[in-house]
Amino acid sequence: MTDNDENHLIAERRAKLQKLRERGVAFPNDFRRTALAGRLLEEHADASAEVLEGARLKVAVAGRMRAKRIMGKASFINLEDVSGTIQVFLQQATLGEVYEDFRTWDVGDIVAAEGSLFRTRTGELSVRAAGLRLLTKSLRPLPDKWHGVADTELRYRQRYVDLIVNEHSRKVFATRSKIVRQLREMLDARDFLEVETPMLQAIPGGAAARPFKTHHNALDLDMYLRIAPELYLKRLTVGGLERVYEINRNFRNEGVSTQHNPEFTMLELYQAYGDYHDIMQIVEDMFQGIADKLHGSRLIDYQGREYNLSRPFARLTIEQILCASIVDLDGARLRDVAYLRGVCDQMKVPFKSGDGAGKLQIELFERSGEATLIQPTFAYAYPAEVSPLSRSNDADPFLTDRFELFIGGREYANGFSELNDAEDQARRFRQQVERKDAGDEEAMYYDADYIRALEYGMPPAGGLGVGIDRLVMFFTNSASIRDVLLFPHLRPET
RNA sequence: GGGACGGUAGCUCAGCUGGUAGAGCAAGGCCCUUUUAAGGCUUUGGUCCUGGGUUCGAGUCCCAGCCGUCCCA
Repeated sequence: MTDNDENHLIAERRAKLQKLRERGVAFPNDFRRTALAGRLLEEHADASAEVLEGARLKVAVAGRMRAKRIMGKASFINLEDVSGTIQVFLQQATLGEVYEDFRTWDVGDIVAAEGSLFRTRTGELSVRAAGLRLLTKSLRPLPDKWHGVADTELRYRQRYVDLIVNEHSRKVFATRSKIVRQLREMLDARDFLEVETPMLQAIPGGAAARPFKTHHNALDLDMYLRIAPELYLKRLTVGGLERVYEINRNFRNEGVSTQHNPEFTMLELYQAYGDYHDIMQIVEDMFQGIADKLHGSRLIDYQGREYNLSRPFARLTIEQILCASIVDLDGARLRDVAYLRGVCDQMKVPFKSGDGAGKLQIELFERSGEATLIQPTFAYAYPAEVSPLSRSNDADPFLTDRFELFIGGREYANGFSELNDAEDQARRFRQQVERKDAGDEEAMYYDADYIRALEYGMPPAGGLGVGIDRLVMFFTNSASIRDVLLFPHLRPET
């Protein structure tokens, strides 16, 4: 990407830059603007041409030159800054030599203009330039002014170009920021403490996933990028931080798809003296709060389908969903391993020999149940076998007090009443280790320090994880996770 | 991992059953003092993703690979 993609367009611009260098400071940084384009358009939306002419409002604006229309001794340019785009009117009569220089400037250059506001014949608010400066010479031509960047690969690899050219893209990332801010404001208002826990972990815990492995040289210690912050956040509840949350990156060494990026952003929170019912309400509040803030409505369109985020969301148990989504399923034999294996075979759902009834249920649920959960639905009562960190249900120890939120067949949140029984947790870890020894790479490690923490006593609590990227996809109507990640993972350029 | 589709000028895209590589925008030159996808005239610009193969001849057909998009597991 250095010299081999040079072309005559770039060569011409380099020659222009060389001339600028010869004449002095080519990249000046002494211009200060007094106004933003978008603000000016807002503030003077109602000002008539006569009022503006009388007021003689002096402004200094700067931005990227996005359009250039030369008509002999007068020209118009569009300057775009972070807030919007304003037109600037240039005349040879007032600018003199600068006007002749300007003729050689290119679309894409960073330009500053000083002058007074006025309205053109067609009524567009513009700056009549009394002064004009080139602040940064752009050496590479921008993509087609009309079509923008259509090549998805270029949009992802050169996000800076995508952001220059595609307003929609800028808007998506602004919305992402708003969503995260909304979540923080909501949690801060409820006395949650935002914390940061290790990303480099000696024992990767808190989720069933393959980790990225790395090495600490000074300690000569293999370490892992975290797959979840869960066990550290729960240690904090042991320490008396009764409401904590973290919004940060997790890393999972798995496939890449429209739904998955190897590093992704997760919100996790833990609330002492609460259970999974309380957490479900928090989730409803989050989705409603974001919908209200962004759209002023709880009816959200995502990829051509309308979703109603009004509370309460539906609540169905895993077993209920299985019975509703698989025809002729015998609801009385849902914990019968032999029977479930038969169903799996019938539906061509693969399973492992060590899988118990709980795991088989979830395999079937993922195949048949998830896709049926269109409007927001909490699927709850997950089998303990697949929920090694969740509290067992008091009445039915086959189950845990755990839920996941589904919208449009897609998982958005995972929450549960936390397992704070150290001896039960130790037993669950040992079961995980057995699975790992049997070849399950996603099974968890035994984390002795975490057990020790629980042995000091962790208050009863509820916890939650929400995938921020998917949340942003939903609220920005984005089809691919790459559309909501500034720099999505791609193979290196060759 | 399997399948479908795509990769041609800086960008957006055409290019038919194999026969000299095209347009618009951008860029260079000329004209133009209220345009806004400004306009008019004109010129330049190509590793047709890469490597093999078939053929008198390959952007086009075949094989392998690279990169990407989507779908499935």
